[in-house]
Amino acid sequence: MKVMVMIIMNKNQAGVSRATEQRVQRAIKSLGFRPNHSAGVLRTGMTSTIGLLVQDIAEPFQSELAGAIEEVAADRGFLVIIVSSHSDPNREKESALALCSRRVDGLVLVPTVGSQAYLKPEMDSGTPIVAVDRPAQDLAADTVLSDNSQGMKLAVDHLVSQGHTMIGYLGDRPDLYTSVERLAGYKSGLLDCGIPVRPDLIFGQSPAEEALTQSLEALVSAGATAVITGNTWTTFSALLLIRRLARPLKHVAFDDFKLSSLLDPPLTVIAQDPRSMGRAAAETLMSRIKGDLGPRQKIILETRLIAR
Amino acid sequence: MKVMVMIIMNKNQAGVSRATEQRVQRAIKSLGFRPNHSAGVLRTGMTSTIGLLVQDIAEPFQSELAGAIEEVAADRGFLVIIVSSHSDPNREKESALALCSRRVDGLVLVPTVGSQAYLKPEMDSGTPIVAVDRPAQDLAADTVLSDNSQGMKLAVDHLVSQGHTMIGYLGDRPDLYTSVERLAGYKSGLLDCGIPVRPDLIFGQSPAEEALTQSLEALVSAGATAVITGNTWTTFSALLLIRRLARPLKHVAFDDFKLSSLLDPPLTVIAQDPRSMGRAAAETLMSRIKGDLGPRQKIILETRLIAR
DNA sequence: CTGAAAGCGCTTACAG
DNA sequence: CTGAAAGCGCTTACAG
Repeated sequence: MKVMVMIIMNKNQAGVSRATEQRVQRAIKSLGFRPNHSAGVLRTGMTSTIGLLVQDIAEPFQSELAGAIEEVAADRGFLVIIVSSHSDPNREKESALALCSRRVDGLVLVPTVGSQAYLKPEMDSGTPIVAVDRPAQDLAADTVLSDNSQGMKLAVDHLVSQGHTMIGYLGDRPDLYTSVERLAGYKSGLLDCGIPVRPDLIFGQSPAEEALTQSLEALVSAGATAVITGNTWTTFSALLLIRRLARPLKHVAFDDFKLSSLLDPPLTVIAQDPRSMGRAAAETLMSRIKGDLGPRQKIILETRLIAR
Repeated sequence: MKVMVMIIMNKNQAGVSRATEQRVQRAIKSLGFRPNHSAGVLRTGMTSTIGLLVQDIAEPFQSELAGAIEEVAADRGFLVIIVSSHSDPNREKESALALCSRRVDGLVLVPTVGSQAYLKPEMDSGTPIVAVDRPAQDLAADTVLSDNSQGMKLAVDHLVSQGHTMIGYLGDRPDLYTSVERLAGYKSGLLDCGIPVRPDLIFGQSPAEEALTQSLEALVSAGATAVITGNTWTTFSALLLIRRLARPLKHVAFDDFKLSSLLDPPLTVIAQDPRSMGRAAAETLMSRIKGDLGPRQKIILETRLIAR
């Protein structure tokens, strides 16, 4: 039976009569026969599957990234195994190696803070790897990033053009790549405008509510008239806190989000484009899978300011 | 080499000296050897992989669902292949069969409007399938649903208790399962309160902006003092439109979303719990994979009203 | 208990 | 051109 099926499926030309072919096709359908993909994998080495290792698939930025990657993959006949590292380097490593054991044809990952050196053997043996949102550490992977620093400069310029000079910054944990870049953009944005950088206006921490409350109060009493929040969670918490302030504080947020346009007072944001990032990452990966051996690529996508 | 590795990895007891074992372990590491999962699949028939077929992984509700499913799967050592059907029955079918060809140990799907009868052979041959958010058509799959109708009754009760009797309803396409359930809840909620159902206050359509504008105007001129929006996209569009109305319109929305608490005026919502739905679906699937042959299950999760 | 050999289901190189 | 046979890399049933 299975041999016949294979014959029919592979060469739909002569040799077998039309009637027989139809009979077999019907048998395939009624018996629910599906070729065993794993057997083909064993023979050909190709899985038509890629791995995607994100921080957390439940978060909007990451899921939009994943949606774009899946779309490109689907267009090319690939499926995507998605795993969340929850920002834990050990889980990242375990999951990445599980994906490699499944012989994915390529891997897109949002690296955690740890080193990705453990993936070197995989790359050397021909599995292409693309890092997205942050660069990989100790691994010569292709990379797709947002221009975090340029975005933060836009935010600073925008506020300065509105007359602000005391601009606070509420960033994320300072050990994250994006934090470093955004803080650098903030500082150079100020310096470019001839405004001194004041350390008492800069805070970098995980977006926990209590710490944030303190930081915001410190900003205000240091005389800040505006604040930039450096990531979505901080933005959400800050939105609540800012409303309760006696004096209004102009707020610009890094990262757009659904409904940002509906807030009152309106919120100006720096928007990354997760769909474009995902598409770029997936397309880079796909061309590597097809055999592109060109030099390592670093794709940096501009961010834009949406003034409100 | 590989044989030795297998020997070491499978039985880490006697027979091989500690020194040799360490040498081999080091060799594994330096050569980057990873057992080929597909070969094992071919032999054992188990992939330790499940399939997840959602409408669109980029949408918040679906990605939270996916996050919970992935978490349960990861706990049990399973990976998840995620595919988006984009509400297209043909893509659903193609993707589902691609997953079956990869011999996933089980499948969770958010069914599209089409029939899922094509999956019967898979179920019969032992692949468990769980439908989530909507029931599968023509397929005896386990099912995990929100109690849409109960949620809509909560919304109606809430508005009636505030004195509203002219309550409009802006639903989604009427052919969706959730639309049918929510509309039924709206109607029976009104009837339970002794309020007649007025067809001129009921609209069901895809959440396209222009159509919605007309519907909302029609509601208002029919005398509605409150409106319930039946899905997130309609809610977002309606939020903008309602602000522009001359007379205030009390608004209750089906489905919670990030930042709903920050809106002005505040928005009362009926909240589903996608994480719990995902967890229930994944746990049901996992127990089926483990061999649970009990009767078909239908799990219905309550929704709750968050008054603001 | 140990170790060689069979076999999972495909694909493809090869003999006829 | 056709068709039987080898082989991908594991796991496990089986012989020694």
